[in-house]
Formats: sequence, C-alpha cells, structure tokens
Amino acid sequence: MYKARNNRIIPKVVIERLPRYYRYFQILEGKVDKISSQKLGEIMGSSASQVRLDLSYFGEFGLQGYGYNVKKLKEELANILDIHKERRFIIAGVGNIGRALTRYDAFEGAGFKLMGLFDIKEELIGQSINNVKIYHVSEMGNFIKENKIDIGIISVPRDAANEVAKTMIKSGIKGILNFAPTELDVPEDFPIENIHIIDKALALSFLIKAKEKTK
Amino acid sequence: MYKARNNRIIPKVVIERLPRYYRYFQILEGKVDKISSQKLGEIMGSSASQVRLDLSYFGEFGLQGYGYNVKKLKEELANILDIHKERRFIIAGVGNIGRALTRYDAFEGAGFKLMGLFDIKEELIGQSINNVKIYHVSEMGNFIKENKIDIGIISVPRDAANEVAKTMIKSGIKGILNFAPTELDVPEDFPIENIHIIDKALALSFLIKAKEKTK
DNA sequence: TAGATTGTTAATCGATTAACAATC
DNA sequence: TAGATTGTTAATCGATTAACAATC
Repeated sequence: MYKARNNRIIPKVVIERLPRYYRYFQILEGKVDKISSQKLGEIMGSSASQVRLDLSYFGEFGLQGYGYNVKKLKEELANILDIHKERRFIIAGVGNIGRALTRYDAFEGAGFKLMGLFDIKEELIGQSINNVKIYHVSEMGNFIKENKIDIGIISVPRDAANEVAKTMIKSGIKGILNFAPTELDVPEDFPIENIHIIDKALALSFLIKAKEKTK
Repeated sequence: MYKARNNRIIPKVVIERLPRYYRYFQILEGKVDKISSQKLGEIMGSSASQVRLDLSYFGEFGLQGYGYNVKKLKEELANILDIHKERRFIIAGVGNIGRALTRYDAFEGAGFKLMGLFDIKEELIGQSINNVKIYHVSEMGNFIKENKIDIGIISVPRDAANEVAKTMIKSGIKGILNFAPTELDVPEDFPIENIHIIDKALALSFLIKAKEKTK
C-alpha cells in the first residue's frame, strides 16, 4: 500500500488514473494557463469531486477561486510519475508484440530507455532491431544486474512467462509490464502491470453482443 | 447497462473479468474434469465468493457438492464471449502498433478476422502486410459497410483518433478497440475498450518509485 | 468585497466478502 | 446418509459524489 499525505493510503484506482491526468495536462499546456476541477472533469469525463480528491492525495496544488495552474500541475504530475528520470527497460520475447514495442517511440517520450532484447530462438541472437541487440535469455540475469535495468517487459508465450518473470525478479528488476496472456506469480507488493490485449478484445465482443440483444 | 438473469445488472468489472475466466478454463480443460469455486479462486487469485457471484450473472452452471464442469463452463464462457462467431475487424493506423496487431495471431485464435488496414500515408496504400491490404482512410467508410465490419482498432496518432472513430461509428461499426493515447468521444453506451500502453508503463513507474520510498 | 473554487469530511453508491439454506 | 459445494442474500468494505467551510 502506498501512503500519501495525512497518512492516507492511495487507492490503486487513483494510481491508475494518474497517467491520464498527466496526458490531459500535457494537452492543456500552451492552450490555457489555469483550469478548475469542474472544467477538467468535463474534459476528462469525470466529476469535479473526483479530480480534487485524486489530486489531493499528492499535495495541495490548487488555489481557491482560481483553480489549478496547468504548467505547475503538469510538472507535479511528471515528478509523481518519475518522468524526468531515465528508466531502463528490456523486452523478453521478440515476437510481434515485442518487435512493435521495440519500435514504439512513445516509450522514449515518457522517459523509458530500451537497453536490450531477449529471446530463445538461435537465429535471432546477435541481430539488432532499431539498433537494440537481441541476446539469448540465458544472458538476461547478468544483463539486468550489469546494466541496472529497472523494468522488464514480458512478451513471451504464455507458458514461458512465469519463468522469465522469476529470472527478472531474482536479478533485481524493479517492475514488470506483462503482455503475456496470464497472471504472473510475483511476490505480494511487487510492482506489476498487465496488458491483456485479447482480454480487452473479448470484453468488447461481449459488450457488442449484449448491446445487440437489448435492441 | 447489461441485464442478466433475475433482471440484475451485470457490473462492468464483472464483464472485464470474463475473458480471464475463459483463459483459466481453457488451461484447465484436459487437466481436470471439475473444479470448485474455492480451487478456481485460488488459481486465479480471487475469492470463492467472487467466482460464484460472477458466474451467477450468466447462469446456474455449478452443481452442489460437485463444483463446475470444466468442459461445460469453458463452452458456456465461449458462448457468452461470442468466440465461435467470426467478428470482422479493421485496423486504422499502420504504425508500429498497427503492424504488430496485423501479425498478432492470437486474434485469429479468439475468432477475430482482420479484413483490411487503413492509413493516410500515400506510400503505404496498395501494399499488403500478411496478405492484408492497406487502403486509404478515405475508403474506410465504404469498406466498413460493404464488408460488414464489426470492430475497428484505432492505432493512429492521438490527434487523428477522434476523427477516425467518428467515421467508423457513422459507417456502422459495432465496437472500437482504442490504442491511441486519448479518450474517444463516443456515444453513451457505444462499446469501446481502451488499451493505453504508456499509461500502464507510467503507473508502473509510480509503483516502483513509491515502493523504493517506503524502504 | 463578492464570486469562484479549493481541500476535506460526510453521505451515497457500488463491489467484495461472509454466511447459510438448499441440495447434489 | 454425510460431506461438499452451490447460488443468493446480508454484511462489510471501498470508491465516488455531494456538501460546505475556508480562503484566494
């Protein structure tokens, strides 16, 4: 659990919303100087109360009768999300998803730096994608230690995911972004985020079907 | 809102969990014949109560003193998620993410069929990726109508996303899977799912930083 | 000053867990 | 039958919204 000011515990849902606030303040910057919780809520599709309560976990950023200073808030959120710090990451699994993430430039814009790629396919080892070298997974543990890797992206097949995660964690990685279609067995409180693409597509299928039924 | 048996409304959180149940029943099939809510909860990392309540929105699938028949439940979930029906989709935006999704074979395994790709870059038009042709976005509206496209994946840059969504919806698409880093302006109750990769990475950054602080 | 808008507490709403009668 | 386990209702927990004093 993550404590905020006043010893309050920051709910997980609030943490998940933080990057969204950051995105909106990025867009607002340059357009307006200040914004009220009311207006921001309208733009983001949430309530003014939620905006104020969410932000209040991290500080008193507003000013009565004025609202929030856009430039200042964007900077505060950048600090909260550690955007100015370089966070080094690697990708395990150079399949379609892995390759795409290698070339995905938005990572760089958010302060993430790709240091290496890992796979088991012999024919890939030694190659480079976007000037990032592919190594054999057996070298991953040492690589993490030597290069002080912060984050591991897992895009290997489902059955290999847990072993990869285990190696990463044992080697001192600080967090995992998991694209494999399974829940990983990590220690309680180990930082992890899951991106289950097919799950999202299937939930969408359900929504579509359910909507058609009600017609 | 989506009604279930007994006129209960199915909470959105339950819908989002459905694909996860399906995944686990897929894995269990062949391994065991039956499973109790207790055991399933242990494997999935949720409570037995939640398993039973979640499933109860869709039917009485269990048997007292026995549990749930794995093969049967997997089939029920497949039907609930419409997996046996072919759902046709297109991808707007042939950047890194779009390309990766084009080659992502898990879509096919879940019953999704990619029918076309769309972009504005003239040099891409007419090319094919994985035997799927790239068209100009100006042709998208007609393509959707003529080919009865169910789902649109949006992987265009942020500023183009809303216009693409508008065209899709106007042309009768039934649902959108959005990878663009923005919330789309869709009608209330229009089926949509968002996959915000950078948001997830940034939330992970926060978790890592917060954990380090407490040490 | 008057109006606007914050940060926070209280009230409400929704989701999860516990309890248990029903029954295989 | 006895033990196991369901489906559902009630109790609890957590998240969202409403209300408002404080104050720019």
